[in-house]
Amino acid sequence: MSIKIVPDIIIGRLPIYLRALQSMKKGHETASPENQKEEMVKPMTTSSQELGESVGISAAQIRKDLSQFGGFGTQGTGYKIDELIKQLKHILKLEKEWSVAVVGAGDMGHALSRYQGFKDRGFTIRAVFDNNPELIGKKIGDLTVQSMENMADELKKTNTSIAMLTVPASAAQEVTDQLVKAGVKAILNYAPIIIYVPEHVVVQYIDPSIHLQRMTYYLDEN
Amino acid sequence: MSIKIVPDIIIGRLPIYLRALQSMKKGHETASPENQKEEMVKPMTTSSQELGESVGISAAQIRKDLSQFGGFGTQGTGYKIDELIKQLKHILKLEKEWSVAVVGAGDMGHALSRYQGFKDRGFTIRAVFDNNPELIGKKIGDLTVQSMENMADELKKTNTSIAMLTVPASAAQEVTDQLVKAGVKAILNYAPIIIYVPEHVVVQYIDPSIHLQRMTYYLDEN
DNA sequence: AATTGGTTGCGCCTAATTGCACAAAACCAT
DNA sequence: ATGGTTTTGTGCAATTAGGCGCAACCAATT
Repeated sequence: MSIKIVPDIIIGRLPIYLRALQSMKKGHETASPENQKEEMVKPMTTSSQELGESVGISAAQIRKDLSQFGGFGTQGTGYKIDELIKQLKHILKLEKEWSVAVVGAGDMGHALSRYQGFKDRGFTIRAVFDNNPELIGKKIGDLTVQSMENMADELKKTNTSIAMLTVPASAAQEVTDQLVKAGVKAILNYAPIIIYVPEHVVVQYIDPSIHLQRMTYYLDEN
Repeated sequence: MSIKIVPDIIIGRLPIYLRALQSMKKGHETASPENQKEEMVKPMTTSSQELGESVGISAAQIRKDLSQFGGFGTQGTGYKIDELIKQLKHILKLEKEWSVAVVGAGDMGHALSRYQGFKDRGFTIRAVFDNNPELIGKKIGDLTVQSMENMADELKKTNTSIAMLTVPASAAQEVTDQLVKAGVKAILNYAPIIIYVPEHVVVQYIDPSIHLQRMTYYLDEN
C-alpha cells in the first residue's frame, strides 16, 4: 500500500470543479423544474469535455485529476453530476459545515461577515472579533463584534478551526500567533503581508493589489 | 533575436517579491531615520537568500526568476533594494498609476472602494458603479456611486482599463461583456463564477470560498 | 596588489505537471 | 444480440518548473 500524496495544485482545482458542477446542477434544475418530482429521472450527467470547457481546463486534465481519487465516471456516459459533487465534497471534507471566524471588523471584515457566498459552500461564520472598543458590541447581520480578549475561549468553545484575517498588516503576525495558540488550523489572510505559522497550519492569501499587479504585466502602457 | 516568453507563474511571484522589498525598505528606513538625510549613505541591499526567507521561496528560484529580466544583482553583495524595486515596478508596468473602477457597490465593492491598500501599490480607484437606484449618488469616501449607464463613457473618459467586479454572480457575465466593450483590459473578478472574455483581456479571480475549500482538504475532520 | 568572503547568474539535471492517444467499457438504437 | 458511438482511465511522451553546484565576479581588507 503506497500512500499517494496528491499534489496541491490538483487540490486547488477541485473547488473550481465543484463550483462549476453545482452551478450546472442549479442550471438544469431551474431549467426543468418538473424533474424535481423525482422518480425515474435519469441522473444528470456531464463529461470531462463539458466540464473542462466550462472551467477552462483541458478534459484530459480533469479526468486525470479526478482519477487520483478513484474512478467516478462511467465510460460512454461521463460523470453523474450529483455523484461527483458528493465525491468532491467528501474529498475536500465539506460534508460537514465548518465554523469560521472573521478577525478584524474593518470594512473587509464587515463585508465578509455579511457575504452570502459562504452559504452552500460549506462554511458558516460564527464570530467576528476586533479590539477596537468602538466596534465591540456592534451588530453585523446576525453577528455581534466581540473583543479579541475573548477570542481564544470563543474559538475553542465553538470548535472553530478556520479564521479569515482582516486586521491591518501591522497587527497580522501578532494576531496570527494568537489564532494559532487558540487552535486555529487554517487562515485566510487578507493582510498584505506574509504570515509565519507552524507546519500544521494552512494559510491562503488574498491581496487584491497582488492580483492587480500580476495583470498589469500583460497590459499595454496606457 | 528570440523573444523569450516569461512564464506566468514567474510573473505571479514578482508582486510578492516587490511587496517584500517595499516592506524591507520601510523597515530599514524607520529603523534608522537619520539615514534619510541622504549623501554617502550606502544603498540598502538584500540577498536572494534573505529575500527568499522572507517570502518562503528558495534563493535559487528567486535568482532565476529575476535573471529572466537581466542581472539586477551584484555578486558578492546582493541586490540594491531601491534598484530592485524600481526594476520590478518597471517590469510590472507600475511606474505609472493605474486607474481602476469598482463595479458593484455592495458590501465587497464598498470595502474595496475604501481600502487603503492600493495606495503606493500603483492603483487609484477612480469610479464606483452600480445599477441599484438606491445606491446611485451615495458617497463612499471621496467617490460617488454612479449609474452603470454612464459606465462605458466614464471608463473611456478617465482612461480606465482595469475593473474590479463585485456584482452578483448572476450579473457577472453580462457586466463583463459591458466592461470589455468599454475597453477594459483587466478584470479582477470577485463573483464566484468563471467569466468569459476575449483573448486580449486578462482575468484574475478572488473567491474566498474557493480558498477556504482548498484548505479544508488539509484539515482533520473536526 | 593580492587575498578572502560572499553572492550572483547560469548550465545541467531531476522532478513535477500536462498533453496525447488509445484500449476498455458502457450506452443506445436497431 | 449486435454494431456503432461515446467517453473514461491510464501508460507514455513532452513540456515545464524547480533544485544544485560552481565559475565568475565584486567589495572589502590587508
